[in-house]
Order: sequence, then C-alpha cells, then structure tokens
Amino acid sequence: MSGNRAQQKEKTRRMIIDAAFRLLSQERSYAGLSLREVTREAGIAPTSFYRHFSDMEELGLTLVDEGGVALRQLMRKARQRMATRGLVITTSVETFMEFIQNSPHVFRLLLRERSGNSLAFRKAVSRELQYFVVELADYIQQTQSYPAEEAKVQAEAMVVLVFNAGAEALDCNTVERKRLTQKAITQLRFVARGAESLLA
Amino acid sequence: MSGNRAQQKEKTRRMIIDAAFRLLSQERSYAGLSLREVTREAGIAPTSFYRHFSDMEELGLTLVDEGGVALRQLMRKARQRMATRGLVITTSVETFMEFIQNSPHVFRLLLRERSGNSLAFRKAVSRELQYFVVELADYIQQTQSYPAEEAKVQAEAMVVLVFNAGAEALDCNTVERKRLTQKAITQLRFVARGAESLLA
DNA sequence: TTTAACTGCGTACAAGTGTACGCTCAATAA
DNA sequence: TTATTGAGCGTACACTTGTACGCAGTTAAA
Repeated sequence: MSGNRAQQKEKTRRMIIDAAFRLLSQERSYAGLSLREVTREAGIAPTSFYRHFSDMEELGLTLVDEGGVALRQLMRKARQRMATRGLVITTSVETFMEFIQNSPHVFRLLLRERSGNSLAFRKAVSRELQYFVVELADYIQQTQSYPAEEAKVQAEAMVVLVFNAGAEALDCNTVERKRLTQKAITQLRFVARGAESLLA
Repeated sequence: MSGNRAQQKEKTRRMIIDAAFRLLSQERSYAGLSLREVTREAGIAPTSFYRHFSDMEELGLTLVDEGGVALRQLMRKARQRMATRGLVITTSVETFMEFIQNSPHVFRLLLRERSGNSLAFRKAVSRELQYFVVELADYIQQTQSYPAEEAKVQAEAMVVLVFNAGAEALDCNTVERKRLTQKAITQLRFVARGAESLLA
C-alpha cells in the first residue's frame, strides 16, 4: 500500500488538532493549554506530539488557519445568499450568527487570539479578518461606487460591529441572541446610511 | 502611632498590584501570570500573598476595578473637554487615544479580559464599558432627543468602534496612531449621521 | 530479503507551580 | 508592663510542566 504510512500520520495529526479544539471549546484560552493536556485528550504519548508539531505555537497557528478556512467558507455562503436575496446587511449578520452557533470553538479561538499574547497569533487572526473586510469593501464599492478608501473604512466598521455582536452572542440563549442580531443589524444600518449621506 | 500597621499593609498590597500591572505590560496575559511570579516581582515571599488576596482571581478583579477607575476618570475629562469644545466625536476619540498612550497596561488588561477565560472577569470589564455606553447614550439623548433604546444602540456601536481602534493602536507608532484616530472619527461620523438620518 | 526510515511509547529529570504549617518580630490592646 | 494579634518569611510537599533519550514495531526503499 502506498502512502499508508502518511495516511496514518495525518490521522493522528487530526486527532491532536481536534483534541485542542475540544479543550478550547470549554472555558480555556489557547495560551492556557499545555502540551501534555492536549496529548492526553488526543490519546497519545506526550512525546509523540513532536512528530507532528515542533511547538505548541505551531499547533496554535494551524488552528487559526483552520478557523480561517471556516471563515472563508462562511463568506462564500454569505455571497451566495446575497446574490439571491439582495439584503446585504441582514444576510451578513445572520450568516455570521449561524457560524457562531455552528462552530463556537473556532470563533472563540479567533476572538481570544485577536487580542492574545502572541504577536504571530494576532497577525494571523487579523489577516483572516482582512479577507472579510476586503470582500465587503469590494461589494460596497461595486454597488455604491464610493472611493476605495472610504469603502474600506466603512467595511471595517461593519466587520468590527458584527464580530463584537458575535462575541456577545457566544454565551447567550436563542432569544437573547435574536435581540443581539437585531441590534447588530440596526448598527450596520447606521453605518451604511451614514456613509451614504456623507459620501454621496 | 495609630494605623501604622494598616498603613504598611496597604503599602505591600500596592506593591503586589503594581507588580502585576508591570508584568502585564509586557507580552503576557493575566491568565498566564503565576502567583509566585507576581510575588517575586513585588519582592515578597510567595506565601505572603495570601495576607492580601485569597486567590489570583481576587487580585485580577482588583486590577480590573482599578482599570475601571482609570476609565471613569477618563470619562470625566472627556466630559469637561466636550463642555468647552463641543466637538463630541473628535474629543471622545482623542481622549480615548490619550488614555491608551498614558496607561497601555491598564487598557491591555481590559482588552484581553473582555474576551478572556474567566466569566467573572468578562462581566467586570463589560460592566466598566457599560458606564461609558450609558454616559454617551445620555449625552446623545439630551442633545438629539432620540428614543432611549436607539440612543443606547448608537452609543454601544460608538464605544465598540473606539475600543477597537484603541486595540489596534496599542502596538503602533505615533504616525500610525494618528491614522487610526482619523479612521475611528470617520467611522463614528458614519454612525452619528446614519442615526440622525434614520431616527430624525 | 535485507536495510533504512520513521511513528509512537516509556522512562527520566530538572524546573516551576500552589499552598499548608509554624516561626519571628513588631505593632497594638490590656 | 504584659499579652495578643497579624504581616512576612522559610521550609516542605505533592503536582504538573516541557522535553531529552533510547527502544519497539511497522512501512517503504534497496
């Protein structure tokens, strides 16, 4: 069998990654995770960790990357929905809220490491968020024909507000979450309307 | 001498608090601080810590409270400036940016613990931020006579945007910071104008 | 088939952690 | 004055941590 070896290796690698995510989903930040804890959860020996990652930091960056992939999938979905429904703001916020509900551990990671200890992490997260911003700015520029700079400033404000609403929604029940969704929508409308009024 | 005892006690208590802030100001989150580390920095024996705090968590909450005091002082200053200058948005953002420059360690603490591991911390930080929101909402309601609810939603958006700009400004040089200040001002203008347009 | 490469494990160790316990000694109360 | 309190220290202990090292067994290459 060719690649049987590599296949098995990939499998345990996944076990490590999933174990880390599982631990993260509880009340722990990535910085507070120990190598031994992760390997324990993954069901392998502590020293086996090094066969896959040189560092806890390397694992962490991998997690952030995985989170980025999830986010970009989300964007694609949002774009599709917008194409059919046309309601930019409502669609964006609702899609984002779905993401938080479906994979809270991924969102938690991004949320925490955005202002975490490691510079590498912060940069990685902010890079992922920039995808969102650029995408949204493009859309704004196309539909409203604002100057590129102003469109980006507006897009950034919107992403920040939605991201923040997501953070608040993390520990909430459904009804509370609905309220937060509405609030975010209102806030984005403020931004959109204000930009319209000031730039048109 | 009466109270000489208590006076000395307060002094070492301060040493502990200051030591923790000092350690925080470097590239470390509060969760990553150990009791022994703090006492080492403070120049006391590890076990002496317990004469002042039962827990690292108790010390942490004290730090957040101190941060809150700093924030409220800031608000007072912002209010004074607004009374004389009248420019709400510019004044608010500039005052906030000054705060970040003057006591970055305090701001870092609030920033990190806002999305940190401990629920108690998150609540404490969000309570401090609510002071800001309520204050700003009152101001908006008075000057613009919007409905209370909408004024608060607007105020929250503004606080979130400014707070976020502060986070970005933390690791920046002066020129970069100036740019971020301008960006935040633009974003707040979007919100203010949008609210005006939708609520008037 | 023989050989090389590599994943995973167990052991081991130095370093750091939180905190229980009892001592000293100075400030306060009697 | 003497007695009591309580802050600060040192020692001690049971854990947890990261990782160096060598061994086993299996896969892939020769």
